[in-house]
Amino acid sequence: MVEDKKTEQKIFEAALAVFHKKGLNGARMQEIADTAGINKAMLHYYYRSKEQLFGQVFLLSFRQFIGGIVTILNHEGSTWEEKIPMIIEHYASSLILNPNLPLFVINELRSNPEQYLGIVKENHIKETVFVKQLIEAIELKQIRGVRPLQIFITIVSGIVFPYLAEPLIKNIGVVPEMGWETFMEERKKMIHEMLIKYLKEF
Amino acid sequence: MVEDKKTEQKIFEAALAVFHKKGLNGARMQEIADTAGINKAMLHYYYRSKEQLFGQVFLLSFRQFIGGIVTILNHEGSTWEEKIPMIIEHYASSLILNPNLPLFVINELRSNPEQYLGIVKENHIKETVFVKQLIEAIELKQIRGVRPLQIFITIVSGIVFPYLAEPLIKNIGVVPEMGWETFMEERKKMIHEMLIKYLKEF
DNA sequence: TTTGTATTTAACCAAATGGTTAAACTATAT
DNA sequence: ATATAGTTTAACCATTTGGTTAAATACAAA
Repeated sequence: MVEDKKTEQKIFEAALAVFHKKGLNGARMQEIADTAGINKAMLHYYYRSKEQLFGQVFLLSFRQFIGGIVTILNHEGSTWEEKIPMIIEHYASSLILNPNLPLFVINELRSNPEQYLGIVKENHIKETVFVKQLIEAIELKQIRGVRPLQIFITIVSGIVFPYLAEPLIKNIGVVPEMGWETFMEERKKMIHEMLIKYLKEF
Repeated sequence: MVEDKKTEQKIFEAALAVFHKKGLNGARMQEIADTAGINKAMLHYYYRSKEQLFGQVFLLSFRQFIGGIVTILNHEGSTWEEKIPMIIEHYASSLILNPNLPLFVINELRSNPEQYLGIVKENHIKETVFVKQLIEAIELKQIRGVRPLQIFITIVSGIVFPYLAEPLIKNIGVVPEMGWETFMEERKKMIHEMLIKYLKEF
């Protein structure tokens, strides 16, 4: 068949899009089928049930959300200081590509904590190169003695949260003349400078 | 009747709890009724429909989420510098009381941006005392020239985001020996110090 | 007490939704 | 070509869910 392997994949991509946008509860099997351009029965043919389909989507989404960053955190050819803008840039760019991903992951993880706990625990951050580099720098009194997790969370918070709250910020803060892009560019710079200054000058 | 006014209120409180936890799509009218300890028909007697009930819940929730902070931002008897720990403390404590509120607001605002836009726009932050104080301090070269919105978002991000991502952080970062509370206490201090340092030393 | 009004309940309804099935269609190997 | 296995479709089904209704109950004013 010309489009043989495609049907299953079309379904998966459609499911990804719909689940990301509407969440598990908001998503309709019919909408996924329509988005994929196929009959609803195909969903159950390739993926047993809504739960199954969702499970696979979530797994991939989570790995995507967490996977890229671990690579950076374990990069050998860069100092901790060089990694900070890399992390910032990574999140900023992956959010532009996939703006719904973080909220999707956070939501479903929250409404079903225990179910996906195993998957989460596979990806702990403690033993990464980045963390080791920070600990060493702290021991050498090169930087302030802050828990590495705090540093990491500060970066992620500062970049990811504004995207989550975008509709709020746009209207409350009246991101004005300057557009959203400019606002986020400012932000990236600010977080970087602020964090470096805080770590190095103490 | 002894418990006269209470039925309507019991419904509302139950709706608040259930909607906060499960969102609009995940919430079931039956569950709200059960939580309130009344018959399902009462929901429609007092509040026409699910949409109506949800609308009222969202309105109150949003005002709660945004309202408290505006009071602080408009406080006259404090400097901008004194307001920063106040804002941090406000969010930290209101999150403990109501851990689901921010995610609830963010979610429903995202899936229905235009509908609640009006309500959002009522509460812009631009003309607050805090912002004016910051602008003045910038003009007097007392602090770095940063857009006040950036400062505000930095605070909110740093405190609120970790709560949203709590199930993630707890298992990825392995918030270890120290408990979550301690982690957040550390965080509050760090954000405060980091921000002040960044603003004043330039 | 009686009468009218607000409140509450149980039973019911229609639409939506996840899921199934049997038949039809396609392609490949023999 | 024919049998076989994989793929797709339309029609159908059972359950869930938001919503309705008519009768019953409590309550206050007359």
